[in-house]
Amino acid sequence: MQKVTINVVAKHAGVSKKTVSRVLNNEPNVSDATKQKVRAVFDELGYRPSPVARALATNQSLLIGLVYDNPNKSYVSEIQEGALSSCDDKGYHLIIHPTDHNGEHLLSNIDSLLIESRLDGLVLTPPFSDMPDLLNLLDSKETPYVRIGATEFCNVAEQNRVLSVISNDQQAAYQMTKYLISLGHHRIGFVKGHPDHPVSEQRYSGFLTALEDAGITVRQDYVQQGYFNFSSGEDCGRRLLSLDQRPTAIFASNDYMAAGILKVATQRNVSVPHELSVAGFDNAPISGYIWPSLTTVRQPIFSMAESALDILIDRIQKRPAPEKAIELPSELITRESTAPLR
Amino acid sequence: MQKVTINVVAKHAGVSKKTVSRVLNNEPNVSDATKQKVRAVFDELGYRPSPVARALATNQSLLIGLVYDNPNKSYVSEIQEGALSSCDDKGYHLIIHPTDHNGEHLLSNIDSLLIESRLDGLVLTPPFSDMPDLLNLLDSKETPYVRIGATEFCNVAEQNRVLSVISNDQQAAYQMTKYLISLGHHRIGFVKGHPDHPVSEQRYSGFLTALEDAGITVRQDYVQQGYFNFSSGEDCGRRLLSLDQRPTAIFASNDYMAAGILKVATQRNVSVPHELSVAGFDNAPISGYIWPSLTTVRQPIFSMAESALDILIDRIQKRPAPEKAIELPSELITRESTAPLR
DNA sequence: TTAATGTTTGACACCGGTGTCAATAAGTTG
DNA sequence: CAACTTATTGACACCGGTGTCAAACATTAA
Repeated sequence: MQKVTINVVAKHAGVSKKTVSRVLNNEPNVSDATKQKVRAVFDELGYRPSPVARALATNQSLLIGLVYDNPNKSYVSEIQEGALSSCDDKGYHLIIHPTDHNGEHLLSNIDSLLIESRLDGLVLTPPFSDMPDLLNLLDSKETPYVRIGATEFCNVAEQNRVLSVISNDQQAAYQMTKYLISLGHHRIGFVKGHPDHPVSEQRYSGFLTALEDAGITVRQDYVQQGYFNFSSGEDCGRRLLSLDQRPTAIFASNDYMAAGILKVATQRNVSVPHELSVAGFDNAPISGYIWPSLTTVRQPIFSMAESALDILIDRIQKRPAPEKAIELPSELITRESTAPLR
Repeated sequence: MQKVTINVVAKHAGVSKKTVSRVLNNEPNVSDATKQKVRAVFDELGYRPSPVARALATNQSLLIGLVYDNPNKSYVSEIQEGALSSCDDKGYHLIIHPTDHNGEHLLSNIDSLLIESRLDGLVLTPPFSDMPDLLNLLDSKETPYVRIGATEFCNVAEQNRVLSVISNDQQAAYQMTKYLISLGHHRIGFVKGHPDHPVSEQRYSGFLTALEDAGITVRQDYVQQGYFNFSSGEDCGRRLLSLDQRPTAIFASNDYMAAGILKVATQRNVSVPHELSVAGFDNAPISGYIWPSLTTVRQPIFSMAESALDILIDRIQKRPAPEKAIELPSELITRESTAPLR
């Protein structure tokens, strides 16, 4: 049984291979009769065109690379799934590239990646979305790309730089803080995220603004520096709960740190949420698996990835792209760890 | 600046493109002088061969597909990373394919996947590793594949069927149970995993065998049916802790269920590990983020994926493959949730 | 010195599609 | 019915590499 190529189909249908190609791609100017005939042969022979040959001829691989460097498995996983959702719809395939963002040869690595994987485009996630050198490289090679969760818009003079999908962490943190205030809390502690990560500043800023708007002055000893991991949450929790006048609510910049605080509270017999409300950020899986379950913010990660790919594919196919960053709303998820102040 | 193809390099170096190709692939019978000359032009022009053209000419895409259907993000993530680790080393790229294993058109989907993604081979994870129809399909198309965590070896008559990498869950469960017994526990409860999942039976069997070997008779009311998720763990925990004579230790078939049990114990003021030891399985991230932290079993997921890819790539390149399944050992991780019986 | 063998090289077809352009068939208009 | 469009089709080059095979050259054996 020989392989079914376009030549075989052509011979079988008694037409030229170009005509077969036309039918394949739904090009105009093929008579209905011919179309029928060729399609019948497709079915009969079970013909599938070779994507590789197509890629060579059209210079389009239908392959998109996803670059990330994030220890948060569930974040990565949601990004992947969102990305795939769009890819599947549009016939693209996703090649994943976890990459050390501090790597020495980062730029040349990404460079060879583009070539070796013959990618049509690249999806950048934080922190790659905000690396000017990388963006410059991609621009110079005219590689289509899209940025997820970018915080800076770089040189907006260049149109493609704008292509990005974000969620508004500042706003979400603002909402969460307002929510805690609406529960009657005034003495609210805050645990900042890793200083290297741009979202840390955004979340903190949302917190500050909400306090300001409510006319509450920020106590510096209520603000602790965390590092996005469980143990830094424990540390900050210990410090906050050791204060003479301890906060009645603590807002941690992510769920792992919030979980650490919960642990410390449990150890010290501080009852959550009766004596202390705790809120997190990210809606990490853990937030549902600890008790009390965690009030948190769900970011639209899946949708962000999905939109990002829509934009990227539009760009690859030279269709018009949005003028500015697309912003998708986060969602406040209230669970058991927060309660009105008694 | 025109694109640097093999023809350009050939012209520049004053040799035929075939000779360039020879240098590129380190083929023998090229004079040193020529080699130097051509290599110099590579550098000068920054030439990178087109993987697409190569794929067309050699019928090798260097693309490998990873098929999975697993809600456990960290499992998937480890599999991906292990797989990538081998792929990177050998110049392959990984295309991920989360796929509904109950999907109606599963077989035809995988079929088109093979063609559309022009894959050289396929990595199957549970439950795909054990689907005879799928294996038959792949065999019939002579697609190289490797199975991770397969429990059945199907028709060993066919050589490739054997290609699989496993961890011995039965044995690991046996060890864990023996460990609990060594702590002095006799009244040990067990929470089974999802009945559809082959490993459930294996873990249960390991538990049973260990009890048997220790001369302990199994009490049926100590064995509860769970479904691998948190809430089923809570349910089983409630049942076990409501028994007149409750167990002094509970071994849950995975960490999520163990976490559910921990939650119920906390709610009922049953102190873990003083009054109750709890053990899980999988070393899920959550096992370190709850308190007391969970004694569990770490499976060599990363290494399994890594070996699987080594095997697969060997097979793709027609190198000799191992005769039988490769078995990698699991590791007992003791943390705070288990203690000697007082 | 000649024949036999081994090394180095390039011409050319080929992988399986798509793009260009010209040839032919069909349809319209005056 | 001639002249002009428009629709349909195929020949052929091309994408950028690799495989085959024979020619040219160098080396060794007889």
